[in-house]
Amino acid sequence: MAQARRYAGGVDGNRSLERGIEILRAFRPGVDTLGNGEIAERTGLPRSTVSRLTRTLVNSGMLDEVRNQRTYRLAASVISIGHAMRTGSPVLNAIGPMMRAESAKRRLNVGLATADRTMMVYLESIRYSPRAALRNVVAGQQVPMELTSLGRAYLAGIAEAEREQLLKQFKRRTAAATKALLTDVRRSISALERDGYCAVSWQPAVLAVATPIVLEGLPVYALNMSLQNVERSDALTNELGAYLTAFAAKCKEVLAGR
Amino acid sequence: MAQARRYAGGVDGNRSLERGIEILRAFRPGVDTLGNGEIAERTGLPRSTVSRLTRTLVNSGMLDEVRNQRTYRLAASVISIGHAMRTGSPVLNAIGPMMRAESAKRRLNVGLATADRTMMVYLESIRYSPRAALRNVVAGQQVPMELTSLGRAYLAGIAEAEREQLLKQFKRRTAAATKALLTDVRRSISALERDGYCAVSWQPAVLAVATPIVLEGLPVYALNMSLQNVERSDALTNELGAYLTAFAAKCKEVLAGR
DNA sequence: CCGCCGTTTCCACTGAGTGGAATTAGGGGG
DNA sequence: CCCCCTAATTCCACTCAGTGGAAACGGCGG
Repeated sequence: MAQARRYAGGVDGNRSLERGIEILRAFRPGVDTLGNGEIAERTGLPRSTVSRLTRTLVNSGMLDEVRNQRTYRLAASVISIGHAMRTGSPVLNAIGPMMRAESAKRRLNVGLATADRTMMVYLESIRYSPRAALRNVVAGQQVPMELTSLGRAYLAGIAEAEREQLLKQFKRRTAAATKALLTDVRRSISALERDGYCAVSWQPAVLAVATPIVLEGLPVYALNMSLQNVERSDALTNELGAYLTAFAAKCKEVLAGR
Repeated sequence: MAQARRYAGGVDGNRSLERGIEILRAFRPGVDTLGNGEIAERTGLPRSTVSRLTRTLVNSGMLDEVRNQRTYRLAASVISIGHAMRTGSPVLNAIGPMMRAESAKRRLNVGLATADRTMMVYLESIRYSPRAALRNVVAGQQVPMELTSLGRAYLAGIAEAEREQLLKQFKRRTAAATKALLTDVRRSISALERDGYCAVSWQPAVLAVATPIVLEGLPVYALNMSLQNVERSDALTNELGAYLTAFAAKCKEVLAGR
């Protein structure tokens, strides 16, 4: 009768698969193990269903069950799939080395990110440190879209309709300060249209600027540069912005010749 | 009638979810995009089923569809889940910093891995380089279990039954040289029992030693140390093995006090 | 403009999946 | 040491979500 049709007011899709993915998603950064009860609570799924789906995920190698028999954790498979994503990404392959070089040359942090729902996810984050040995690369880390230069650059790069969709979700998330926040987001988008980059100091004493990378047939990416332990000034912001736009232009050139 | 029962001679599980995961797995490292046809071929699933499941994976944010409309690639979500796995891992959290320190102190590569089916997956791989700026950390990379010191250390750490299961799969994979390979694997396992580590030169001019880390309630891990561009000698192997066993002991001590 | 090949949609069928209820297992306290 | 309490798992009848072969579609090359 129902041909894999809308089951809960959504578009076509496979319910069990969607639910299984939602279970994987319930393991947020910092979470070690989750029991079926906690998963059921977080996802809103019936406990028996969760029990069956977690079993399946264990069989498929996506979850490890803790010998205690009562909880699960993400298995190593998920990082190998993540690795496949990174090595398959033509954008990261093309500009990753350039980012590393730029970070060393300019002595600042360089990052590349894209969106996962309402968060920005780093494909690569090169943290510059004077103690070069500590130079660190983190992939997969999430930062909120609406509060970061990365996120605002992304918003500026996507289609109008999609952007409005996301702005609505931010409203739902941040009950207070909504109006001020949205105004600020729109200001950043104007800045991007005007200057080609936007600047946000999300974390204290960190100055970050970002710009979108829009390519046919690929998701919108955002490229950022940042400096830690600095005092924010217009001169510094402008300088950083100039570095970023120049670097982004070089990246786009390379990417165009794919 | 069938209560989520064995559908293809397997144990209980959810078929659609299993298939969806299999589709994600079809994206191996280095693969950029896959079309539904290619996925159907790789997974052996009917094309219409693949079409529906890929749609679901797009809706769930695990796949991005290429604007060409004909292919998919892994979405950024997979690395954010991968990141969650790494930050949630108590073992990596505990000994990751120790590994970095050890790599710097001994001037060699240090890695931590565990199994994904018949491959070993690095949770962390710290590559030492005299040019410290190039020090690189890769997570998620896979190496074959049967050919590496990491894999053999893992095999030595797991239960007998599980090991025999895996050895059977190696036979299936490597048609030729099977007997010699299995003998070699068993020799490594003996070495582990005797010396606490095993040495394998899988790649030319790389000497690697590894040892298992077995903890209650956690998967078996393997810790390795390696040196590039060296000539293999017993003296060097012994030295490396001594460093490794000492370091592993320190790690186990820390991990015991969790 | 017209085939051609791969992808998506359609559709009738049915067994895979569901979730509330019953059962089992664990672990904490008396 | 055993019993209770809590949480996970299994059971089961029901039914609709999922299936896959076939038909329709659509983009691309000629």
